[in-house]
Amino acid sequence: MAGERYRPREIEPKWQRYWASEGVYRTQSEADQPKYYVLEMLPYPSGVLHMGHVRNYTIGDALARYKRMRGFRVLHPMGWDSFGLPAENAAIKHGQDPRDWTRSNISEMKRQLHSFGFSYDWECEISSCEPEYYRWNQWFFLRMWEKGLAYRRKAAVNWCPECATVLANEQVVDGCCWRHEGTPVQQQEREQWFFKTTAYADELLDSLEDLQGGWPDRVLAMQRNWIGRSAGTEVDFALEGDGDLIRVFTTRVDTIFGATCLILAPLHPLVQRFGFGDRGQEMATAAATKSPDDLEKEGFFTGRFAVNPYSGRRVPIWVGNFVVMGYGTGAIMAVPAHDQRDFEFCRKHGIDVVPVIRPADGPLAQSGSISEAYCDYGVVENSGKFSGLESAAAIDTMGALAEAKGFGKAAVTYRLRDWGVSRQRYWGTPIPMVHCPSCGVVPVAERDLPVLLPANVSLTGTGESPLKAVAEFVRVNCPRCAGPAERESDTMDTFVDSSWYFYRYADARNDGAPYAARKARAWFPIDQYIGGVEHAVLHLIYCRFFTKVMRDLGLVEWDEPVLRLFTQGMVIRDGRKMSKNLGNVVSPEALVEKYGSDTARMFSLFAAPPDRDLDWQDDGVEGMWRFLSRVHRLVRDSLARCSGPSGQPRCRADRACLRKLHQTIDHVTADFESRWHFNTSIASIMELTNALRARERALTDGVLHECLRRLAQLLGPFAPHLAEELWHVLGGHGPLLAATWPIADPELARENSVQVAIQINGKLRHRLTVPKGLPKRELSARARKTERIGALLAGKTVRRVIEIPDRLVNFVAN
RNA sequence: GCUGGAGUGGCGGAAUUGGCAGACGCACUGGACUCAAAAUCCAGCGCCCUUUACCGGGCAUGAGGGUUCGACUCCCUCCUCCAGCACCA
Repeated sequence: MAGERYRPREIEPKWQRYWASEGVYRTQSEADQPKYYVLEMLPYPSGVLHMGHVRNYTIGDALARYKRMRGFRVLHPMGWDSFGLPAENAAIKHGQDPRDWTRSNISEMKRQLHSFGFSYDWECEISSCEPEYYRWNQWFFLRMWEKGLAYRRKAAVNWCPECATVLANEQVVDGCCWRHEGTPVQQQEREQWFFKTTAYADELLDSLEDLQGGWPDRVLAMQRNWIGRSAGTEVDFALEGDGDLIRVFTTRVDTIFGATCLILAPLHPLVQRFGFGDRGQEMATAAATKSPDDLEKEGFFTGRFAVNPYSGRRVPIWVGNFVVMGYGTGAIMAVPAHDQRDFEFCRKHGIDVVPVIRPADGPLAQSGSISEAYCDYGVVENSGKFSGLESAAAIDTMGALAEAKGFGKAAVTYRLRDWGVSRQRYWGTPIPMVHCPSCGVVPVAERDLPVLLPANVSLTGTGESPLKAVAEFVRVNCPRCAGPAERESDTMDTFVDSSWYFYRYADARNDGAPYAARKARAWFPIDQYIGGVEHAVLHLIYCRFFTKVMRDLGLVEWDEPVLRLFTQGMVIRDGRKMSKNLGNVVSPEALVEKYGSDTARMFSLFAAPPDRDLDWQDDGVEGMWRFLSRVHRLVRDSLARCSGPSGQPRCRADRACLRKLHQTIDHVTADFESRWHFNTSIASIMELTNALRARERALTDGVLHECLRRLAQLLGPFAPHLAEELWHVLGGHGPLLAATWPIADPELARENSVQVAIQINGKLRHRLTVPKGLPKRELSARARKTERIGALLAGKTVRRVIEIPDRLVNFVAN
């Protein structure tokens, strides 16, 4: 290497080949070592690696490498979330087969990942669009069907009348079709498949507590919010005229004597029965396309009445656009005096306002003088025998009465709904079900899995799932009666694929089961999961749900798949998220081309702590390139004059550099073990480099050599190619990853003198260099003896002296 | 509206339990090397006052208050920005 410049384009491929030939990334399965499963969220194979990927995988790779060097056996896999809409869109746009498109994207992205030298064990690679993988989606579906956790019911889908096709939620933008701006998406009812996530709502919520500390607070908060547990009361109002009941859900049953009408959601079944179906449809569509802020509270009277079971009061039944069918019972009692939304609605439509709650320390409001609802708890009034109770007590008492009399009960409602997994799409896992005219819905026999996704399917929209038009796919014999039947043509949501993929990594080539229990046990739970916060709810709830279902199916013995979750920040450039649409992307490929992947990795770790947003600056990348070049040059120049690893420390410079070295080892190690502030790890490695560069000529050969070797090791997790190069140049044997991580020696790291701040009344007045550990009295005595402090304290009375050894002295004086 | 997070030089960011604010890097300025440029190396670099210079002083971590010998850090009030959820009954 003597005389050569830092040339990553030569170094990096060289060591990538070396790592491959040495098999250094192979997962050790039987070794007698503690395990560590580090997992990064698997990418969708768009074909292009972006900076967000690079940041994510660089963090994971640094950790995986560090853990290996700490003696763990590490599982660090990678795969492809390869079903999904983009492949289908590409097919429609360019006439390309989704399978070909996806596979070529995968090989392209894999090439890019390789160019970064990430330490993945590619033996574990999975791709969810391959039958070897998705057959197990089908297998899980059947297990869930058997348990009643997969079921079918009617639900609304998004329908674009222009495309004449069903839209995925992500194809709906502001209530309109993504391709036909201005065309409102219609809601159509269809039979669809659901997973019963609500059966686990309580547990999904409760076990969030176990994740506390290991998961970011904001993710826990988002999940809590998403599950949205709300305790209240269900009350049945009797429909006047026939004996039918209208059930409402309320968290404030204590206000029920103030209920002056019922309001139904526009899509409530009764609305149709009362003859207002079309009007309701219209209202629902109008409401769906507007944001809550600028939606006026519209509604109409149905002409019908219902009876309040508590008060016997007869109240009108209205339909209101702010009541949604999907939450609670789709019907509410309106208490305008004590709910702001109800107040606005009732005032607008001339409905009575009846106050029944007064503040604990104030009078009941006069119904005519109310200008906004009083929503706090208080004391119940004008409510028959409940008058005089505190709100909380009234809620309990009134709930108990309802239950005793049979017109209601305490109830818990969730925002979380069952997971709709049906997609009227081609590029997904076929749902393994058959519709038989005589047997009904029948599961495909397990031995007939996988239900293969047919090739060469026409994707031009007919309005149905593209599979519906494939006769040889649809036409089957009923698995039960063998009569002619029809195969289910919906495919599964791709979130199903990613809900259990990490189990498959543990046993990726198993063709008799999703994985062998023994192998999963060897790796689970996942020690560290790393990914973007955009998956805080959907993916990260679904995968928790799956593990709980798998546990109840006897497939795993733990409750949660992920012990620790880390969510990295976004990559920002020019003040905005890096994205193709904004035209502010930096291509990782171009970076590797220009500076090498080590520079890109180092910069992405150095520019910000990993959990915060990263502000991308091209100048900063340049600076990192210069740093790595300096390290390279330092080693090259040192080797030219250093005779080798011999010689004991003997001079001041030796001791200073060894001290810096061990402080750096300590710092970097501590960062890995706790905070993951790799920006400061790298800063400290820079300081070490600066110290070595400044003293290089003064150092004893042995010390210089030792420092450089350790420097290479410290760089290993962050800039693995350069580190490997230096390691070998410095005489290291075998791959750097196989070398043991250095341990800081506290004796060598110890400073023997420190600068102490001398303050007078809290203001810095002097600095004093003293031996480390100098005891308190002596510290202030020395400070007083200095000319400067002596002069400043002359004529003053020192009232108090604060002494913190090795840090500061503060004279409180006047 | 609710929930979570963040406000520190020209910029990205340091400051592990309250103890010298601004580590490290970028940008910038000056110098060395060079015929010249690039690269590299050396030095300086929060703001204001003072000074020929050295020295010295004051002000500064979104704003205001509090606790403390001492606050970027703890407490209270408020402002701004980002993210997620949202007529959720």
